[in-house]
Amino acid sequence: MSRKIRKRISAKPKAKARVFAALGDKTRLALVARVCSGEAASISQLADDSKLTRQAITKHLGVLERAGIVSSSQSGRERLFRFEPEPLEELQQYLASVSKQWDQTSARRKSREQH
Amino acid sequence: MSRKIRKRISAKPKAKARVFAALGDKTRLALVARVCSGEAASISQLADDSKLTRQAITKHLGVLERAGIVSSSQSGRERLFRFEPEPLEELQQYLASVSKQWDQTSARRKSREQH
DNA sequence: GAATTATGCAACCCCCCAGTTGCCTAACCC
DNA sequence: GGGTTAGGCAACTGGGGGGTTGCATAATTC
Repeated sequence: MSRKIRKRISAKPKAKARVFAALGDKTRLALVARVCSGEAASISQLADDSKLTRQAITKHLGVLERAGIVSSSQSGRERLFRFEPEPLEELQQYLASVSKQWDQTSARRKSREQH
Repeated sequence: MSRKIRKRISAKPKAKARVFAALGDKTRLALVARVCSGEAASISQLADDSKLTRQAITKHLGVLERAGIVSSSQSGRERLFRFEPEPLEELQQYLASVSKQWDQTSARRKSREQH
């Protein structure tokens, strides 16, 4: 990984939109916070922290898993979910590129205004 | 702003979810990319770049505006939309705090494993 | 092996979202 | 002022998201 790859703002828009959408729910934000700060957790454990039913939590976990934010593995009769950092790192880079673009744009505008 | 405020992962979950949700659509991602890299643009200008109708774009801009990602002002008969950087900066900080939390968690786990 | 626990699957409800079409108003241009 | 352009408002549709309940099944436990 010696060469720095310039990430374009428009790269993989569908995948990014999927990850953003997965984070666009307060229940799922809470699940992410839980699973990124502890051991892998089972569905029942995660449901116990919430007022929602186990099935609702299962669906939310499915959304997070399809976005790649968590992954799951079977352990006996339990299904353990763990955090996967890559997708959120990509979002972070994307947001950084947007900010950078904006900085350049507004700097250009200002210098033109005081022409 | 001399004191550094530690942003908790659980701060303002509803507002964050709203901003994430606003970004969870490829059309809106395209609008953000457009509006963060140029002058303020009118609805018709933004709709011309898209295959969707003007009304669809208007609705998407409404979602972005309610999330604070863009703001609008009237100029004659046009309504001009411009990028607002703060919400995305907050998301960036949030994602950074999640990554940091995860790093600490996994470091703790590793050191315990090789006990 | 009988009770308990963890989960999956399916059907159902409600509501919001994305997108469209149709129509109406206001501003601009000559 | 008449045509054109920018936009708002409302109604409608299709589909998917969030949530629930009910039931079936596999693994655990004693």
